[in-house]
Amino acid sequence: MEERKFLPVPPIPDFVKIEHKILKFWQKNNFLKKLMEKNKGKKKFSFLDGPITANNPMGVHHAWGRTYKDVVQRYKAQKGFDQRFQNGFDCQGLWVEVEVEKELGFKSKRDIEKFGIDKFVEKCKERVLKYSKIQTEQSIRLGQWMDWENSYYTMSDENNYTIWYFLKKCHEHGWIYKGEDVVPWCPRCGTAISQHEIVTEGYKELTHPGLYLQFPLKGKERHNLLVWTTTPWTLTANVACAVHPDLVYVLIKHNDQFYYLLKDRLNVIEGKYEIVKEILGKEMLNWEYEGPFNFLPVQKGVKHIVIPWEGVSAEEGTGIVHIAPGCGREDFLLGKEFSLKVISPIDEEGNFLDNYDILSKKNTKESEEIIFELLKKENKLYKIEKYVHRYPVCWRCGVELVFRLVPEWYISMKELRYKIMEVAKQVQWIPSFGLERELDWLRNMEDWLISKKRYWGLALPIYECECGFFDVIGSKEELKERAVEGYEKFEGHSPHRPWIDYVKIKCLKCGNIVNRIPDVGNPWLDAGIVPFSTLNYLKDRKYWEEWYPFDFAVECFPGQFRNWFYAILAMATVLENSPPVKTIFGYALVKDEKGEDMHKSKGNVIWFDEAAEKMGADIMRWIFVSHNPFENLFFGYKLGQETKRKLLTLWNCYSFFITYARIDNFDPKRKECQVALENVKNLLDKWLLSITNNLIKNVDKAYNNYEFNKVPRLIEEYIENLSNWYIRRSRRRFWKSQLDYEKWSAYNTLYYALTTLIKLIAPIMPFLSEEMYQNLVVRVDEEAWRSIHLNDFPEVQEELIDKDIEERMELCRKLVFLGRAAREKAKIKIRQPLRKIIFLNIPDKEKLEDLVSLIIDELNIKEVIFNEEKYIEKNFVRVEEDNLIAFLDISLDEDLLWEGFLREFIHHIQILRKEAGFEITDRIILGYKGEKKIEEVIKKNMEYIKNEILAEEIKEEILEIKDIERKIKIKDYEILVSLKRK
RNA sequence: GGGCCUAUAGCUCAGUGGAAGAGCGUCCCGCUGAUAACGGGAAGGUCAGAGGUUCGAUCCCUCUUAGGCCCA
Repeated sequence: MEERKFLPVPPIPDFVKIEHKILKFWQKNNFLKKLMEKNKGKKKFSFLDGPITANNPMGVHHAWGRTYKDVVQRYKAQKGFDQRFQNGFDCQGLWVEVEVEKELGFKSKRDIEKFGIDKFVEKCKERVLKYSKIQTEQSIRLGQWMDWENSYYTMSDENNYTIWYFLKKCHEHGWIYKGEDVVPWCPRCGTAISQHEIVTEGYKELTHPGLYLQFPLKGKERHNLLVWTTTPWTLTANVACAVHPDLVYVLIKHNDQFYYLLKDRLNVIEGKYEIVKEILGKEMLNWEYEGPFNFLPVQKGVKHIVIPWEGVSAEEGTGIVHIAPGCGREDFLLGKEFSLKVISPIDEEGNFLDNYDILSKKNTKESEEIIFELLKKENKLYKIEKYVHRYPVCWRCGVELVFRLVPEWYISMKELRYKIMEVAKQVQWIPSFGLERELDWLRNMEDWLISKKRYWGLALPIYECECGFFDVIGSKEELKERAVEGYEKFEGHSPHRPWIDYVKIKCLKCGNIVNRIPDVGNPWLDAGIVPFSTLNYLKDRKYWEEWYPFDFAVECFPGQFRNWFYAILAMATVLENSPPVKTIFGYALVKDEKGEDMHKSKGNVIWFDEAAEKMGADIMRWIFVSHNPFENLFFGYKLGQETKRKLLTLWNCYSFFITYARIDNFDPKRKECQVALENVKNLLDKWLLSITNNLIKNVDKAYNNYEFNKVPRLIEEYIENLSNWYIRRSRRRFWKSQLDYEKWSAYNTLYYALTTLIKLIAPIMPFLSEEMYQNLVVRVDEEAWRSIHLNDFPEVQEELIDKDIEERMELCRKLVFLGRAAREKAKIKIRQPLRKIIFLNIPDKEKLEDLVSLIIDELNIKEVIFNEEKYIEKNFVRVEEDNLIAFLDISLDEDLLWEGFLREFIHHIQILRKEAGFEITDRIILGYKGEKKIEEVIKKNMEYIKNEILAEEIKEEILEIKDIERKIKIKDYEILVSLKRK
């Protein structure tokens, strides 16, 4: 009889400590492997992990996404699905290079080349390995279960060669081309920045000089164009000025000169002026003017003219726009249209080329002052203002971008765009507006710029011959076959620079020896190919077919439409013309508690490690899952506190159960303790069984529909019911001494409820649920799975669902609510018993008959009467809600008052027991001294009191030997009491 | 300028074509064998504004305003 199987439970759990204990436990037992074995060969659930950039420790926003990833896979495992549990790391690209450059203190590409590309690339690899390891550790700390040894890395040979295969396919369709375009260029990184990279992080509010220039018109004495620009350095490449053909311009006389500008922009003129005439833009076309910096060799022979452009804005500047086809996207297009000369003044570091007089070698920023001086000298500067606007910057290093004419490699979107759109439509987007956004992006996107003039990345397998012919190599084998020199120097290395560059092939057209182009690939190629590369698409097509398309992917929404989502859709469209994943789930951004961006400089960043140790991973996960994924999450410790308190209620229920189960030696495996759930008679038990099974049903549905944030709500509501109604109203059954059917019924029911509940919670809170499972289940059942996470999802037992009892209980609770309101109104506390309460307008009062005892106990009332007005007298308090009316009899007589006194007395003794530190089961001796009347009452109720306070003896004197003594005051009576533990 | 989203209590957010909800905060009260907890009650909302559809709109439609994200 002395075997108490459940371990005692601390009243307040230390979540973080529990988590560390559980982490060790998991680590020792390698449960994921067992889970994978258990479900092997069953129906498959194919999860696609979007690779995390292995470049820094992960932040709380990563933890949000990883929580979803873990929840889905854990839930699907409970449902018996065979899964791969593969995690992925994004490894290649400029972001890693930038960090390594920082580590090494490099300032430019020249530093890298001096250092050695091979050593630099090795450093990049090292960094990726270092941070992928750190991120793995962090993810484990978050509670994520993944097959970590099997993580994929986008720098792997497999990944790179599968991209080659993809590019070859594109080439076969004729979609790959080399384009000359003016592209956004980072002078620090020395590379073009693709459209994908500029759009979000790529703009900053910056102040630039707003230059107003006066360009003299040829053949018209003292007549000038008033021209506006914010990029002084591009004036060296000016070849034209654009006007809007349909807008009204004016000629004004001002400062002894004449100026043309847009009528709507006259406010830029400083001082007095008079309007000479109005003129349409189109009347100004082909006028010739004297451009700036005529003395530069590149400007020799340039005929500067006025051209039309509908893009000219009437909102800013002068309505006459400076055009430099070598320095701007729009300018370049106009230059093509009007056959203008293209002048490219700067090199890849943003410095002026050699033949630019005193500007040579100066960078665009430091040249500004010189340019102002030169303009003044030429008398072409009208005025300079400060101009604030959003200007593109390098999304990785923050340097202002310039626009440069460069040859880059592209994948044409002309045909592909529409194919991708068709594929995107076949994906289920959650939320559904995701499709609209993706389509919007696809409609508007330009050709995919895939080249980057950098070092660490996919080696683009493009071989361009001087004769103009180019080839795309589709595999390592093909390269080996085509190689005419250098292959032996490459062999044994990963297909990265510099080793890959040793290999040379022969031009199929002219027979010349051809080098690989030196560019590396856009990193979204790396991440986009994973639906193929990670499933061994090239080497084991059957395996790929088994797992493709993926069922589910989840990533952060903003940004991924043009990045990862776009890339996987584009690549799957080219390779298979099919959606790579059936469902794409997106979530929003993490902000701080006030809704502001987390920034290192602001000091409001919450690091993952710190959050995990301070509030606990389970709490974080509960916060993440509870939140509406489509709206930004304001994350902070206050939220953590709130969440913790909610979950404490669950712990209290658990702790309550354990406390009494230990006292009564309840063992769910022992025959005499068992009560078949379908035979349970007690109405509270039946009710709990019913709502528990409804919970299983609803939670299952929510998980299955990927409506994750519904789950915590359902569970919190359930815990509220469990704690605040079931346990509160069942307490006496657990307290009483007899071990009868009623008691075992309660134990079995509560045990079922708790063991079910923790399984439903397990995907979200893997630690806490495991902790409870170990005690509740593993302690008593040798045959049970050793970890909660190996269990199946609970089955709904339809026969335990009883809508009728749920409805009746709800009515019952409503009446209790009314009763309490009436007591509140009369200011009579619950401990004071009252004679009766009358409820009116009760439909089907028969249905409440067996629930009356609950109302009596909860309200501490002697009698409950339904629908009989005749008993109502004065001294009744009336309360009404929802057409239900309660009349509470508040008249008190001697008997009631003394009964109330007794309860008060017992209550005080209980507090003393607690204060003295007695165990719940300790027997005591009570001694007391009070007035005659008190003595009488106590003597009369001796047995009742003894039973309530577990006293073996009650003496009318103060004990000589005692554990605690106190003077207590009840109403007007003072009583001296002393307690002694037996 | 265009696309998408959001607007409900002081704060954070649920919710529904049929008499407005939760948590936190505030103020009262209670409980005390789950107790460094817990329970009950109250105050607090023209459900952003204006139109429309409907017997009935916070919900559906249109417009406006404000905010967020994306694109130009």
